[in-house]
Amino acid sequence: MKRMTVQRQCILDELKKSRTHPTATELYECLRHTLPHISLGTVYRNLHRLAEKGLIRKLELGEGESRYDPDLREHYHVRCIRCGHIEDVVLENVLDVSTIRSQQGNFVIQGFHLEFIGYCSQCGQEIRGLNHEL
Amino acid sequence: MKRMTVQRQCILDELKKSRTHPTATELYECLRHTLPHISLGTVYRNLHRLAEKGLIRKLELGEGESRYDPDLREHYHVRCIRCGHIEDVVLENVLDVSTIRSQQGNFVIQGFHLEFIGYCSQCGQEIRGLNHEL
DNA sequence: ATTGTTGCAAAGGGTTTGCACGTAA
DNA sequence: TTACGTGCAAACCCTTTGCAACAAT
Repeated sequence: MKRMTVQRQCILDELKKSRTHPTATELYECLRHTLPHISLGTVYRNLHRLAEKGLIRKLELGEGESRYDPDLREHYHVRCIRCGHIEDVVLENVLDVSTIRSQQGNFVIQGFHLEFIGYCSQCGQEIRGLNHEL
Repeated sequence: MKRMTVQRQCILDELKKSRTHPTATELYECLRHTLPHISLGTVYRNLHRLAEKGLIRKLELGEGESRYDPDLREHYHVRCIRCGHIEDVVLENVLDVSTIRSQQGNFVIQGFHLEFIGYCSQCGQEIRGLNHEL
């Protein structure tokens, strides 16, 4: 992260503009409109570096592609089991890590990853529709 | 899961014997001692089916290979950031999902994934050693 | 006899990397 | 001018899959 290149700036801007916690591929497709020759490798490289520097967060929860989040405030995510759509969940003081011990008591626990799962409004509706058909 | 083959039984037995939440590859390497011709594909196929039937749990948290757990009781895991070693964490009534709402309130939240991270005793020691050297 | 399961190898998805070229500092 | 960053393509890791042969029911 020694130089601010056009690509790096665009990736960061695009991510900050987004509200969907996009994947690297989604960002890539989007960026190609303004930077037709950008490569997916560059997108990955920059997302990695930006996350490393703490400018963005990498979300690697559950299966599938990692997603990226420009919002650094404490919050969690709920992911739709059916379509993968993600929404924010704001919660404070969820867990006090200092009170938690591993089974053998040998671990120094420093933090946690937490993700909620469920059905987004659209998938919830569609599932109810399918049930009626049965 | 219509037939109990030698392979399927061995995979289940090996997993139940283990205390390390092994990966598919780790199980594969281990099983080759007794079943030299077993294939990694078979291991994956069976782990998938066993998890589907609820006989084991698939742990897909953070990066890297998925791990498999024969313990179906409610418990969580702490993963060493440095070496990947996993230990159990027993906690009850961690979160009441019914009280949680997504930001737009559109999600029907059904559950959550929770994983703790930290340093195992060995890595904790080694890090302290490295700090002294500095 | 039927059909689920296997071993094998190839393909798949997501991500990283080696290289020569380009460009911000 | 000189590292650092890029585009490209190949490689990588983990996992799934197509297929013909095999074996549990």
